[in-house]
Amino acid sequence: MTRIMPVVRWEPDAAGRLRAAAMELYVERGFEQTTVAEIALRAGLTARTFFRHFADKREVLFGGSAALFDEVMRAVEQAPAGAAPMQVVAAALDAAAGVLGQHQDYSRQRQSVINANPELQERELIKLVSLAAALADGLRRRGVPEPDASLAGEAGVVVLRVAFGRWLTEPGDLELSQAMREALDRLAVVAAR
Amino acid sequence: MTRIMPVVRWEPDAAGRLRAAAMELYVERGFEQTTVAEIALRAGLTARTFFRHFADKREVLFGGSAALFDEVMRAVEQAPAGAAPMQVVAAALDAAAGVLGQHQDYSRQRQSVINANPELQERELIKLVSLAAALADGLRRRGVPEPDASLAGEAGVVVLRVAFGRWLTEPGDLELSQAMREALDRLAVVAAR
DNA sequence: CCAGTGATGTCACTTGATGACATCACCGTA
DNA sequence: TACGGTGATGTCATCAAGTGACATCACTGG
Repeated sequence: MTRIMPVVRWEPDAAGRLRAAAMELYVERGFEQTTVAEIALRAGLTARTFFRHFADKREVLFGGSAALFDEVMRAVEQAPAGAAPMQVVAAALDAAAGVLGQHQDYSRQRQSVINANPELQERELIKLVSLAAALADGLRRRGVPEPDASLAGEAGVVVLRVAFGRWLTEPGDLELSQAMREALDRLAVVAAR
Repeated sequence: MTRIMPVVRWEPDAAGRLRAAAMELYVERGFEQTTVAEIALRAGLTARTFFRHFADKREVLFGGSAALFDEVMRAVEQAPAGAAPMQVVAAALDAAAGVLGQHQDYSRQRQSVINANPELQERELIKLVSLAAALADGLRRRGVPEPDASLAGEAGVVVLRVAFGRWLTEPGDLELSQAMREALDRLAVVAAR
């Protein structure tokens, strides 16, 4: 619709406007109470167009996950040749901390939206499980046998979850990478029985 | 509708008929290709009634999870007083194996439906994460401090996932509880770095 | 025999999601 | 300049998930 956008046909890109509008509404009134039509309206677009940019209403909140994924996998590939599985995982977690560790405020806001809605938690979990699978795959490619590769991959994501949760809730001066390292060490102790 | 059920008004219960009909259709033509209306039709009921028994189309496949939950939590409570966190988790996993270890055929069928559909995987994951949280909670009630309780709970579910997967795919003579124990031992080794 | 209760059906509606097709801006090129 | 192609968007139609409101019928206890 040309009439909707008066003169400057190109503000930011459509996906960006949709994402921003969606975040605003999710925070203002909650995820379920927000309609795709409303998001599109606020972005000056149409519901139909929303679905051309996002597979579904939830996906808006998970756009950044590809970057995390890439960083983690790169770290796995570049880890020193002789490293033990959990050493590789530690390197991957460090890379993850680098990606996630910025924007604590945004992370908190986003997480509070997610925590308030089971549907969104489901989506988040599937992303993390994919990450675990990818991690395990990377380890297998490095020659780590099963079930060690799977266990290490899953364990890595466990550490990520626990450390990230602590980082989000704890008063600000904790470094995410530090939290990761501590959780990793702690897991070694606990798992030993 | 009285006319639908000719004479014998009470065959099995409605929930059971709906569940059976849904499973059949999910297997026959896949989850997404199955409509709630079709499920209800096959069960001799209405779509509206389907939603009186199941929160959504997916929930049909996850009805048994409460039993698993209960068994696991009971095992946690009944573990010997001085047991280390992972000893408690081991006991819980043994209880879980007791519940899941029967009906390998049904489990396989159910899992293949789930594996074929991301939506269903999400639902399964959220159940498992709830289990991890409950496990952690049980440990905390036993006096295990954070982050050990969370880590042990999550680690327990990791072991469950890995062992269950192996049990489902491997030729039949492997005991689930055996697979659990092996995965648990292996995790201890891997996590030690 | 009747009132109450619970399970179900019917109807109407909102919302998410998708396919088909039309439209418009923009870009390169004859 | 005029033209044709391409990509992003709008419009329309439609299906399926889910929910609320209300009616109906069987069963049960008094």
